[in-house]
Amino acid sequence: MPELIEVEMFRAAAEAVVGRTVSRVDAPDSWFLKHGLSADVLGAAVLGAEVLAATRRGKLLMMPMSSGAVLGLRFGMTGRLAVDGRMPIERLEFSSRRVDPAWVRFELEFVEGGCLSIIDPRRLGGVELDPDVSTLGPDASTVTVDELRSALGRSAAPLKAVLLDQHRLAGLGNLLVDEILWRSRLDPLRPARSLDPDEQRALARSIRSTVQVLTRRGGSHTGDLQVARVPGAACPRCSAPLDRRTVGGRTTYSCPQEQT
DNA sequence: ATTGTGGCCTGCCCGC
DNA sequence: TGCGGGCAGGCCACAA
Repeated sequence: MPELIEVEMFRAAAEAVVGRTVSRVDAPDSWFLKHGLSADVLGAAVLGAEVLAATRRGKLLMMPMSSGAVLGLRFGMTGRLAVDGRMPIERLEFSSRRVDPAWVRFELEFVEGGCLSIIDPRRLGGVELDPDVSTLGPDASTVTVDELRSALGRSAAPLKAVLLDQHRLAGLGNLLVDEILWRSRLDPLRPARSLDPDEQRALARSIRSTVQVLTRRGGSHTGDLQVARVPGAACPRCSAPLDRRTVGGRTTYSCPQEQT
């Protein structure tokens, strides 16, 4: 599913439309427009406007427009981006690899030609105007120890729940967090505040390096733990039977031997 | 405020 | 072969 790695691929693809001017907006699904946004208001904000940039914070893709508005795109777990008919991600974990025309939830066309669209079968993504970035934590791909320490804070919540909380740290989803905690040998259920300074330092480093490595491999589903994310599987490192639990409301795989 | 839970969305896979 | 139930996770509303 789109976590920060996939959204970064979308962002890079969206760079292609920077400098182009919007000639048409298609938003056929009002559910997909968030925070009370209407197709009319959206049209007024982006029609005739030039795309100034393609930026990202966590899983949020942003396109500042020459009108002053900022277009915010979210992909949920099943949304994909297409730019000029090409999709940077052909296969998305947990989503269909087909492209049904009915799944095009949002589309921009440009005066210069080409288009940018979101294909989302399950409609878990969305489009918003002037997204409030201040509610997002620092981006996980570049998180520093200090940033991580303040994200963990004095929280008694499970470590995994805090890492998934986009308000505290932006960009990590279920697969990445499981991979990071497995690589860090940390129990997802550990209270977030229980990490000592050495563990905080190691975790911050692991977050950055795991994002980097999995980006190079091609996605958040390319972790070493991924093959074992099935009931009854064994730890790829020590062969102990993995725990399968629900933590932070998500299916969680971890090694009871190594992750403490 | 903090933390946990349930619901929403719907294609796909499994078992009957 | 068809059908129904369960599952997937990002996000938000809501409750304690």
